[in-house]
Amino acid sequence: MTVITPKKMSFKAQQHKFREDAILDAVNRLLAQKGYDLMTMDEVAAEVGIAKASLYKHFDSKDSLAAASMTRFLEDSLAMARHLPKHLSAVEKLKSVVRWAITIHLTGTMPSLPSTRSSIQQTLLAHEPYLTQLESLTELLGQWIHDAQVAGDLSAALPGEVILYTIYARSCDPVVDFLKNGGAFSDADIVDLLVHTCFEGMTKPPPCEL
Amino acid sequence: MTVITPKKMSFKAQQHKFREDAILDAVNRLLAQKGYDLMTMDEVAAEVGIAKASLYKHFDSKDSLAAASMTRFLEDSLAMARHLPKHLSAVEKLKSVVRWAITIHLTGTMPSLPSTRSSIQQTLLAHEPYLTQLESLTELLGQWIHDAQVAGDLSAALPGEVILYTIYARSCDPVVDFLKNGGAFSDADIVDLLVHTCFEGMTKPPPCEL
DNA sequence: GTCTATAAACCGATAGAC
DNA sequence: GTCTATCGGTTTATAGAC
Repeated sequence: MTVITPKKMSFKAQQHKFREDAILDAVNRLLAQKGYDLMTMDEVAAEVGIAKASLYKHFDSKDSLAAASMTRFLEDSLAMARHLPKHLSAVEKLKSVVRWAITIHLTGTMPSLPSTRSSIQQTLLAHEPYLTQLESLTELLGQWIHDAQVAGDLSAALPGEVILYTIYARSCDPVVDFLKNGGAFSDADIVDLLVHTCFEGMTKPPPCEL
Repeated sequence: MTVITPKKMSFKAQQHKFREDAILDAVNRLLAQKGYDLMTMDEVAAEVGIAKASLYKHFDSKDSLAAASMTRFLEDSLAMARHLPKHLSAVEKLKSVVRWAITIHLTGTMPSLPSTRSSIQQTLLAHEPYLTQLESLTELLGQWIHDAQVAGDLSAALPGEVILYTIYARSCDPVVDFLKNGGAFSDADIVDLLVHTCFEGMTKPPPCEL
């Protein structure tokens, strides 16, 4: 009897994954909208269109649900970063990452990373898959930061950590919400303005007319 | 009979104000540490050293307590801004404001302004004293931003709102916490690094060795 | 005004039928 | 696996004695 490893997942497994992705999509929207502490499991269930108890068949707790959402977002970020055109310079790749993150933020589907002051932070730092993805992304960005400094496109006098943390923070910058709510700028303008002030500051004028 | 308007508050009133200030100090510390949603009224009472019911004799609700804390912080900010040395240029004044805010942040006594994703935001925007202070501060900073643009110290091509929002956001930047927790930098270094990246970006090197 | 004790509401998580 | 119904814990806010 030959055992054939199926190329595709079984129908059951596919359905299971599809359901979980739908849940995580809903969680992303709610996290982007209200943040972790204000998001309730009842809301998640309602948004997905299933009962709350069904939610707990897929995820152990609210913490693990949020951790899964964050982990998937990091996976997406890493995949995006790794598929950037090879001909880009290091600093252009870094700008592309920030640009991509702000774009996601503007669509209202970026799980707001609670940097501090949220009860989920401890859980996140104890969640193995999350840490693995975060370390991979940090390593990749760290390499680009180093390259950009060597190339003279980023200040070599600035500690790498400062640049890395700044890039992470700007990727979920509340200024995005301020400008979006103000209504005076298009999404494309907001992205350009924020990427510019992040890397070039506010003393240097933007390249084109904004 | 002559009615003499007392120069100083009555002892009762003084004591009342002293108590309220002690409460707001505790709220500031707790807001800085855990944020609004995770701060409980029990903790506030315990931190001050009074019973929870006594808290409600001074403030109507958790919302109004947080609003009072935020309003007092804005008052302090405005007072600081108005007492800056007159000989400073507009951009130097703006940098001083950010520098001051980050310094407060580092002492752990800055009530984290919940830009979005917090249940208090609506209450805050309906709280008259808060709005009044915010408008005064915005007007003052707006004038300085304009002056700095005319003087060529800030890019005139950058919309004033973008600069204003960026200054507000950098004043409670999570990067402060990242660097503080990293432990590799002194508080003074952190302030210098963040003020620099805020205004000059990451391409230009800092003036001195950091 | 300050306290203890408690009401009222909300939310995370689970039991048990289907 | 999905549902309805509910438990148990936490939190805001208040009642009532002193």
